Amino acid sequence: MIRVRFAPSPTGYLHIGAARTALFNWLYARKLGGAFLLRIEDTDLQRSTDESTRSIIEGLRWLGLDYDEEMVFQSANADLHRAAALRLIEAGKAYRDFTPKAERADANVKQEIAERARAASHTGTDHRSNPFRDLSAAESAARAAAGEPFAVRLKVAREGRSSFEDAVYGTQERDYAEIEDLVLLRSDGHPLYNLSVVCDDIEMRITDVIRGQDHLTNTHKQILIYEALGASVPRFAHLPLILAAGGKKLSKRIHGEIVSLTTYRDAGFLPAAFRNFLALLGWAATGVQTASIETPGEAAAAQSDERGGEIMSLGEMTKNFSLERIHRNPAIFNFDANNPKRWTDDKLLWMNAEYIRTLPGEELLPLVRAELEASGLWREEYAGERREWFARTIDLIRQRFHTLKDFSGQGRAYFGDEFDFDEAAVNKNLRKEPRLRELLPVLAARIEQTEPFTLETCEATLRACADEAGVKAGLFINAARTALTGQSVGPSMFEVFDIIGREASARRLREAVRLI
RNA sequence: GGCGCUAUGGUGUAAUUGGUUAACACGCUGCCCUCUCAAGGCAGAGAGUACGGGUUCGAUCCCCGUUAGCGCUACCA
Repeated sequence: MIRVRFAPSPTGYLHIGAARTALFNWLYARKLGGAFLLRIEDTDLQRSTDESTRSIIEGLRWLGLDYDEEMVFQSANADLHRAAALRLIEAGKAYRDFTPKAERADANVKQEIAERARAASHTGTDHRSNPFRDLSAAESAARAAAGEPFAVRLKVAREGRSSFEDAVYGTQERDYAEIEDLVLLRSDGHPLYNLSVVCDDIEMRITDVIRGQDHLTNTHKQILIYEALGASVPRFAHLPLILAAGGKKLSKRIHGEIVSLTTYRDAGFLPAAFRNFLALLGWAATGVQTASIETPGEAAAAQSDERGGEIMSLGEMTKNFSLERIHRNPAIFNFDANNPKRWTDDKLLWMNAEYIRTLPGEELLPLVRAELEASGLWREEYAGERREWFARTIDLIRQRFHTLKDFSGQGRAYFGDEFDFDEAAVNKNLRKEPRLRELLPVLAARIEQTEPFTLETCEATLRACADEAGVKAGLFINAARTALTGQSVGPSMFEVFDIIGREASARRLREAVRLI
């Protein structure tokens, strides 16, 4: 049975790259009937926070990715990791390194690494020149017993090469000479990342490791640990990274909140839309989908899949998912920090609007309700006697909305009398024609007397009224749109009269006069 | 510095594994529809597949090199 895991470190909000890793793990597990587990990698005590852990769990829930079994905290297994390292010393597969710990500043590690490597190539020292590597077991144990501090390093073979088959990147090879005797345990006894990951994956009986490409080269080291521990090595699949425009790394520090999943939740994105967009990054979902159609049922299902091409429900994604269709080049998440219309990826914005437009009412309504509740616009009657009206209103206005926020922003006037007037709209549709000061009350009176009050009768009334006043119907229509909704754009105006209702429509037409 | 990974319009991805007028989606432009804005429909611009060499009758696809970007190279994760 397939067992996969999502293993984020709780050092900030859930990164969208991590969210995609979670999604792909989940899809893989669900497709193959396996288990999807969650492990919080909180071994870096200084940087890990409970708040971050909560945000990860919330993020997964928001995305609809449920995990199986109990969530595991890596820090709880530290004793196990230590024991494993000690066992490796006993077996002669690791050794105590009594070299005093070198302090290094976090800021310029990369530079230091390069400098050290350059120096080493001059002096001819290599990864195996540690003097403690071949210390006798007795002396090593004696010095440890005497209380001398030591780190534990894995003893990597001098010759040969490591190789594994990555499900995405293919055959990966690396000379042992390239791999240092990596530290398993710090001199303070704290287990390090590579050891912890391997021990936990063994413990959790993980069969397939699906994670970001940034771990690709370190995989060789981890395989060495599996082998030293006598455990079977899982299958690996590395996912291409998600980069910012210009091919730069997408980082919280440089790009800010744009990389955080919560940003999208708070900005009114639908989980289904966001998830769908994420799935398309690095995955050629559309290439093969109708590959093997055997039964009429499958054919019908395949056809329904094609209705939107790239638009896929979780179920459709699961069905179409395969590691083979994941490709190797990094995907760019496109956005322009200086352009408010393009604050995030165009296609993501489009996809969210597409979902808002097409989602079945019963799925959308609860989301809209939550948004209205959060902004104080919700009324219980929308779920009771005005239920029909509410559904009709949402259907009408959702056609041109992009996010859930629009229901409480642009859509505000549909749910109450407290709404803002867009200056440009007032100028264009009201102030430009001073005659409206007299005409609007006339229209208001006629609208008020319209019987019955329907879309058709409102249209007839307005057009008749415009004829009598000798103005174009468009003048009234546009003026009414701004008077009733505060905006210059929106749904067909007669629908709006019908939705807003006789009394409020007339009132808003009269009140608009003071804006002229 | 060393090692590794990647390279198809602005972006996400196709191209029956060597034979296509290089396709689709987003974005962009124009037109139609129309009370506005969307949506929708139609039409269009935009890549000869990073660059340079091979192999081949024929390379987006295979090989080599160059360049660029990214990753790893920590007693970080």
